[in-house]
Amino acid sequence: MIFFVSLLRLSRNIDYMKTASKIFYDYLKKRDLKNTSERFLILDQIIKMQKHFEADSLLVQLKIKNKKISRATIYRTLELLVDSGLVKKNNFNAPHAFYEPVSGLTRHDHFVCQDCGKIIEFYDDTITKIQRNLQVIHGLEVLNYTYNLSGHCAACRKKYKKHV
Amino acid sequence: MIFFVSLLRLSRNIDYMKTASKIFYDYLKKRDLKNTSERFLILDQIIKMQKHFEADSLLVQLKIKNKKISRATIYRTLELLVDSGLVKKNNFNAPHAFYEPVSGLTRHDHFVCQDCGKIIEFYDDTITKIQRNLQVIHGLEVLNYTYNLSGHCAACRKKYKKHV
DNA sequence: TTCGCTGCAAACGCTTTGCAGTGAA
DNA sequence: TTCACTGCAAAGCGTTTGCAGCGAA
Repeated sequence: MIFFVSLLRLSRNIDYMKTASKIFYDYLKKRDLKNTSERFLILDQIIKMQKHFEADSLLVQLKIKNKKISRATIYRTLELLVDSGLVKKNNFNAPHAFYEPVSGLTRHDHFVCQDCGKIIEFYDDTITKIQRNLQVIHGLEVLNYTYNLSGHCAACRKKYKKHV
Repeated sequence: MIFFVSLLRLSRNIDYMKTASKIFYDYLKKRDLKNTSERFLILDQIIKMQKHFEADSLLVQLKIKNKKISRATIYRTLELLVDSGLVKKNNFNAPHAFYEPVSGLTRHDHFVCQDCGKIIEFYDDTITKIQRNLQVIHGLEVLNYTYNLSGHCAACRKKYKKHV
């Protein structure tokens, strides 16, 4: 069964933000890292970001809100957030990385339209079956995966009928 | 059903090399591009490469064989080969791209061990079901995909039992 | 002869890093 | 007070590009 995630996504709410902060707080504490205002400003902004964002757009958003955080700190904090499991990094075969907040509600994969660049999220639980197989039968422990598709979206297929 | 591709892979042979050259030749001709010796030297070397390689290791291999081809030409030719369908580009969330020759015999996805870096290839045809669903039900035309997993391989799981 | 191709070196763009000053614990 | 963190600017690194000379068709 395939779901389009946009239909399922619940608007991120205060509760989720609290949970994420708590997770990050614990993560930092456990490693004797410091709870700085910069780190939590970045996390808060990420939770407010719509889906996929780049390191640079995070910087821009924070700047708009008069939170001056350096590019270096953005990258250093993103690394921590990825490591803590709160953020997922995704390359999409592009020269720079995309990031997105991770939560149980938004588990999904991506289809990128080669024509218009639109990113369509979907979720198909078949993928978990494959990973269970690898895990159970072949002894691999799957911690992370990326499953990205590309091609032509429905709208662009109509627009450019020449495509096969 | 999951296969480990290493078990299935046939050693690349003269026939395949001929086929690939022919495909590339036709591809170039069709677009009024030129059949240069550099382009075919690169293709030949790629076919001889073991699985995943980087642009730079291609350059090194060619240098060892006294074929002096510039880095720029490597990149320009790789782009053509990817476009022609003979080579697949894959980022694995790494800062630089990996490439691999494409052939009907080696259709597969990748599991990368986070500990030892080993790349394990596997093929599970369940993945095609997802793509068919997207295509048939939702009107997307899937041309390409990457499905990369990471975690701990069986050997490293034994070695580092502390991992969850 | 005509353009597309190659090699060189410089440019690019995202990301990382060294360092000195700052601030959490 | 200590040592990790931040901001700045420079460096890093894979990749791309401008240009002049070269070579396939």
